[in-house]
Amino acid sequence: MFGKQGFTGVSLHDIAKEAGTTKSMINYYFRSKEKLFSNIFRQEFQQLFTSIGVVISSDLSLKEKIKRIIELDMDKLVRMPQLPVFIMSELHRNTEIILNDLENIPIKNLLSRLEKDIEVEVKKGKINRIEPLELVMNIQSLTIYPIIARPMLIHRLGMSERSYQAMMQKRKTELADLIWKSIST
Amino acid sequence: MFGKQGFTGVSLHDIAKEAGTTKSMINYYFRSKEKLFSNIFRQEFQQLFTSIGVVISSDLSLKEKIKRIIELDMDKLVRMPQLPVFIMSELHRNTEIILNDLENIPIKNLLSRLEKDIEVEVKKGKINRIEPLELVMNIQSLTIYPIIARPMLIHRLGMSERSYQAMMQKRKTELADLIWKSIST
DNA sequence: GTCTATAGGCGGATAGAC
DNA sequence: GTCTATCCGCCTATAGAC
Repeated sequence: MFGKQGFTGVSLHDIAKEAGTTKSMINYYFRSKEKLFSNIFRQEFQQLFTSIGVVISSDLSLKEKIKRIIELDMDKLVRMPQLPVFIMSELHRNTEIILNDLENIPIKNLLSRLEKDIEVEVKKGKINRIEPLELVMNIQSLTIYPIIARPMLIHRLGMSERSYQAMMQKRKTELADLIWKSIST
Repeated sequence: MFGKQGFTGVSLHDIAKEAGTTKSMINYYFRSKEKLFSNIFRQEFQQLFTSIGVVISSDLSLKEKIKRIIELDMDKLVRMPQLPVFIMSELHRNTEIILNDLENIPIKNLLSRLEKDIEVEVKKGKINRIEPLELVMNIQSLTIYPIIARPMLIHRLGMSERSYQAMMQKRKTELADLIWKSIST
């Protein structure tokens, strides 16, 4: 519900009804709406960034890693399409508070690991050097955006649910090629 | 304010204070908060998609069009970084109502125009065939995402405002090459 | 057109019986 | 732990004086 309507868009009453309980019970267990929210947010945020960490730390080749990351991300996002918008909009609502509250995901470690992988391929003469951060950003851009834009695709273009799903499946295999081609020598 | 806090996150009182007037005056001129909101939303939404239409309808080459669209989009988004999140999150909040309310931007015409441009380059043997929708989606993905992810880049990676701006400028020129390379034969 | 005052409802949070 | 009742502040919208 937070994902769809945002923090202020949902009332404890709505949540309680959906959960088959009462406002009082929610306050009893979570002490406040804010705390209930940040519990959920933390959980979802970490879930979004965990799988990518595992893949990057593995000893697959760079090309394989790119492919796996895209697959994992898209599978997860197709199942939880409201996740990116939820995270992004709540992140803009009050950045400092929310981000300070999060556990440390070792993003910098992951990026330097990726840098080594890139170096290997550069030495082989297979790809051009690229900043690891840019590579990650490009991957995330291309996977996340179609999920975010889904309402527009379906409503403005009259795309059916079927053809949207088909497009997403096709995209899953094609994105890895696109990314790889874009950095190839 | 709607962009940062969402529809329910902002009160008429806040808006009135910011505008140097009173709640009553806002209600007098706009009749309700909902109507004030949809005025603003419509305006912003159209602004986001207007420039791209002009470029696509022009008689530049496909490569030039891609370059121009990216430049225009990124310049606009750097100036109004809260725009994409605002639009995307409000669109998810209640899709049908909002989108039905919007004027018709002739997206389908633009896509078929783009299809012709693609066909020209394919005949010349310069690029592989690609769905125009996919091309547009890839362009938008790569331009919009770094704007959306800005809070994370700056907070989690300790990126400075300076280096963020520098990255965005560099990206502006590089994205066109990336896109073109990804569809080249 | 612009102001003040207020209606009327919903929000989160708490008190207190059981 | 779970329920009902209730507090109190904030919200949008409107009424009505000027």
